[in-house]
Amino acid sequence: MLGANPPARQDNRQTLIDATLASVAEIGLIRTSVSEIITRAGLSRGMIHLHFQGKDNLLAAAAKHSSERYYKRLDQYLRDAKPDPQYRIEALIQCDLSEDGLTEDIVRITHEFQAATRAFPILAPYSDTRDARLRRYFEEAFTQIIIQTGETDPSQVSRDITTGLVATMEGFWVDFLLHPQDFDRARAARIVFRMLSGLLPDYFDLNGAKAPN
Amino acid sequence: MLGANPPARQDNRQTLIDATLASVAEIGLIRTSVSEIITRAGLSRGMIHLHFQGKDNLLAAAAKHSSERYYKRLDQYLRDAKPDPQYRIEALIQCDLSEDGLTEDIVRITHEFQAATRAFPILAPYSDTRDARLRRYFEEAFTQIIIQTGETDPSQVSRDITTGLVATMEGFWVDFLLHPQDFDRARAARIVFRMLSGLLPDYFDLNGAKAPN
DNA sequence: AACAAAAATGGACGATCGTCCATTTCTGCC
DNA sequence: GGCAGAAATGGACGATCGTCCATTTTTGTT
Repeated sequence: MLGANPPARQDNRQTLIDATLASVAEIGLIRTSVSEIITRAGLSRGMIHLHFQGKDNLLAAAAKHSSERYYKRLDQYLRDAKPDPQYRIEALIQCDLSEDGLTEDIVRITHEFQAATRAFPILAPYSDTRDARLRRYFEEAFTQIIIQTGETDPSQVSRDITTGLVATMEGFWVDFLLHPQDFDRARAARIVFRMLSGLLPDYFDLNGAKAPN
Repeated sequence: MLGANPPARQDNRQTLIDATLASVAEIGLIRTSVSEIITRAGLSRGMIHLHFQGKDNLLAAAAKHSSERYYKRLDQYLRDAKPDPQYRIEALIQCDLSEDGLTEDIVRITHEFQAATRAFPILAPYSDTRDARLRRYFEEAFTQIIIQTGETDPSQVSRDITTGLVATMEGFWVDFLLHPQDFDRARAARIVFRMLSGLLPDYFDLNGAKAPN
């Protein structure tokens, strides 16, 4: 029986986090009360205080968990991508628009926490770094490409393209949030690649990344 | 003294709306309680019930007012723009990134209401139509341009470009929301026009719209 | 089987929520 | 100046909020 107990503690901790995220996704952060969370978790009132010393810490843990889940998926897509920078960029875009990466629950949770940063400053780090990491991955890949084109100021150009692309992806998330049933993932990807092919026609076409020559 | 009283009623109504928006911008919708609103408005508790029959209706009125203020500015920019479609597009972009169109308060309020739609369904129409009108303006202008280029399917292309552009603008708002001090309006505009010039080089360059030829 | 420590329970607590209404104050007209 | 009606007040109300802790239950060791 050795080691059978410690994970039980972790189980309830995670159960609370899952219940919190489910509640935020379904009824919003405003209506996500302690009573709501413990009802969904099927646990008793005191568990939140025992594991998190209060509601704020639980919300922070939930935001952190959601953020880490996002990163994990991003890194998985990058590992599966071909090494050329345009394929890595394509992988990031596809990940951010995929059936498992962009779901109603995920986009709702993300935006709830983003908006709640003002009321719960403890949440700031987890709504702030999401695009920071995505941005870094994009910028590294674009810099590799821009250097090849012999641009005079590759740093500025790659930073600009990255900022624009991240903004566009962020906007598609908002689009999906407001009209999930009307959203067309393939069309969104096509639009992004149309933009990229206009900027870097040697590396992208309307279908995605082009083979390096 | 004729007519001096009727506006007083409207004054207090508007005072409540203004106080609500100020509270939402400063401390977020979650912390915007009835007590908070009436304290900011300097009015008594019962006024909300008298003018709006409840908190929900007041929030809806505040969201509506914020939405209408946005439209008003958009239409003003359009009236001041040259008639050619590329100039109208430039005007919409400049409006959405201007010092008076994109402020910390405005972007916070917009996103608070957007996120709260789940908890307060009564707010949906006002967070939903914002990009609908912007989208329509963009699409009308792009359609005019695309038709001139002799594209085989001008409707689809202009819809795609519109969707991408609206997403990018939306993303810049989120960017500004999260990093208002780091945000560079001129750079954001340059990035947008870089994208557009890649797609429609005859109508846009890095500085904005190009003169028709 | 007994014991100590950890985990889990669920009710009590004061604070605050939004709603509602009896009362007071203000306003325009006769 | 007095009256009718609208506007405004602010306290009372029950519900619900998040926190906390005395108690019970479970677990691992002897």
